Amino acid sequence: MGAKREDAAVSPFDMARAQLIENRCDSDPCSACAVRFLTVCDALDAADLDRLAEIVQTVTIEAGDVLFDEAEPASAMYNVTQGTLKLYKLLPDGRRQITGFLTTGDFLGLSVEDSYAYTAQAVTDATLCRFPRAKLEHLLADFPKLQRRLFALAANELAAAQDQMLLLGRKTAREKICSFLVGLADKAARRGLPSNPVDVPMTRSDIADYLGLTTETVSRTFTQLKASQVIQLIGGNKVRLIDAMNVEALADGE
Amino acid sequence: MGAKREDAAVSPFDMARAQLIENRCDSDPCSACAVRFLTVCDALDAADLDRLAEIVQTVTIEAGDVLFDEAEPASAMYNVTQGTLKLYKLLPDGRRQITGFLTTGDFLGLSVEDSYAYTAQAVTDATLCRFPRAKLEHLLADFPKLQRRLFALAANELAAAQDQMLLLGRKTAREKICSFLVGLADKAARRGLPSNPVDVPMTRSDIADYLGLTTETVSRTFTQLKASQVIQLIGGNKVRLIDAMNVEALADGE
DNA sequence: CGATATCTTGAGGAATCTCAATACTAGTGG
DNA sequence: CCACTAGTATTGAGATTCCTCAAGATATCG
Repeated sequence: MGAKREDAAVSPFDMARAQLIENRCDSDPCSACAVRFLTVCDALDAADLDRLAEIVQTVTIEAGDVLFDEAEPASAMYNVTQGTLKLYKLLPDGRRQITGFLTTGDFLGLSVEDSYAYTAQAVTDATLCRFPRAKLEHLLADFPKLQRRLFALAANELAAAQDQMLLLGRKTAREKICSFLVGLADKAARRGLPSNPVDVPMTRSDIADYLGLTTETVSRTFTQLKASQVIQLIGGNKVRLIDAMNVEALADGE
Repeated sequence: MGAKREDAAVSPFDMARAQLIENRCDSDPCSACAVRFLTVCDALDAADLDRLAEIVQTVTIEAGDVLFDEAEPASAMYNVTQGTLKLYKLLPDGRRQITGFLTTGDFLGLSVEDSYAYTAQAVTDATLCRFPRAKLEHLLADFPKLQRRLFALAANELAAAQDQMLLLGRKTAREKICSFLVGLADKAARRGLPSNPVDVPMTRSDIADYLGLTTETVSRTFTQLKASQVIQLIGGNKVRLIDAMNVEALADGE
C-alpha cells in the first residue's frame, strides 16, 4: 500500500486538526441528500427536514485528521456523508483499540455524558454533517420520531458492539479476519456499493487494532487465507472473497 | 465455591425455563419501588408512574434459569430489581462470550430488531420487572421523557461496551481481572452497596467468558494478585481490594 | 459425611506477539 | 520518465502469554 494514506502515529495529540466547517448555504441541502435514507435524517419527512437543515453544518476533513478527541467536550453529533473514519480508545501506554469504522450514513458523537468516549479520526478524506448538540437536543424535543430513530440507531450500535465482543474475546485470528471481511462486504452491500471484491481502505495496523491482533498477525493471516484459496488480494486495498459463504462459515468457526 | 450455584452447561437449550410471572396486584407497585431511581422508571414522575405500573409484571427466576434466549422473539424488556444476571452469545462450537453482568437497576431486552441479541441467564436468584414490548412502545409514544431515558441508558451501555472492547482486545490477563474488580466495586458503590470487599457472585468460568480468558487463567491471576498483596480472597465470593487506587492503576496498565 | 461442582495448581503446547530484516507501493522531485 | 523516499506490508526466528489437558483440593448441599 502507498505512502501517506494516513498518519499512523498512536498519539492523536500532534495530529492536524484542520477542519473545514461551513454552514450550509444551499436552500435545501437535506432533502437533496443522496444518503439521507441511510441516516438519522430518514426519520423526518420533507416538511420537517427544513428544521434539520437549519442547524446542520458541513465538515470536510482529510485522511489522518482527528475530528474530535476522547474526553473532549461533546459539542456535536455527526453523520458521515462520504469517506471512512475510525473510532478508537487508548490505554496510557499507547495501546489502541479501534471500536469501529464508519462510512457513508453512519452517525457518531453519540454521548449522554459531557465528553466523547472515543477519538474519531479520518481514514480517508471525508465529509460529514455536523449537528451542534444543543440545537439538536432542542430539535429532539420537537420531533419524537427523530428521538426514536436515534434510539434505534443506538440499539443497533449496541448489538454490533456485542458481536465485536464475541469476536475479540473468543475468535481466532483467522475467524477475526474473516468476520471483518464479511462485515465490510455486508456494509458495502447495504449501501449499494460493490461488495466483492470489497474495498478495504484501512491499513493493516488499523485492522489489527480493530481485531485485537498485531499488524504482523493480520498480514500473515491474509497470506494464509490467500494460500488456502479463500480470498484474493487485489491491488493494495481490495479483497475478493472467492466463496463468500465459505468466508462466512470460517468467520464463525464452522 | 459451592456446588449448584448455577448450571455451567454451555448450551442453554436444556436449561430450566421455569419463570414465575405475575401481574402486579399491588395498587401502586412502582411508586413504592426502592430501586426506581436507578432505573428507566426514574424518568417518570409519580403521576405518570401509574401508567407504567399498569403494564408491568414481576418475574422471579432461580440461579441458572434462562430468562430468554438469543434469537428468540423479543417480547419484552426487563428491569432487574434483585439478583445478578449474565448476558451471553455463543459460537456454533459452544465458545461463549458474556457481554455483561446485570444487577439491581439494570435493564435488558433492548432490541429494535425482532429478536434478542443475546441469552439472558440468572447468576443468582433474581426478580425483574417485565414490560411487554408492545405495551411499552405504546407508552413511549406518550412519554417522550421515558423515550429519552431509554436512549440515555442505551448510550451508556454503548460506552460501557466500548470500554469492554478495549479490555478484550488490548489488555493482559492481570489488567482484565483488575478492571473487572474495579468495575464490580464501582457498580456496587453506585448502588450504595459495600464495594470493598466487593461481592463476586459469578463463577470463575463466567468471569473467564466475560474477560476472554479461561477458567484456569482467571484462577491463576487471582492467585498472583493475592500473592502480590493486591487483593485478598474472602470466603468463596468476596474480594478485598487492598489498595483500590493501585488496582485501578493496574487495570489500565499504568 | 459423601457427592458433585467448582476452584486451584502443574506441566506442556500452541497461538500470537516481539523484534528484525526485507520487499512493496505510491507519491516526489530531478 | 524514472530513480528516490517514506510509509506500509510481508516474512522470518525466537519469545511469551495464555491455553489445554490433567490431577488434586475445596466448598456446599442433601
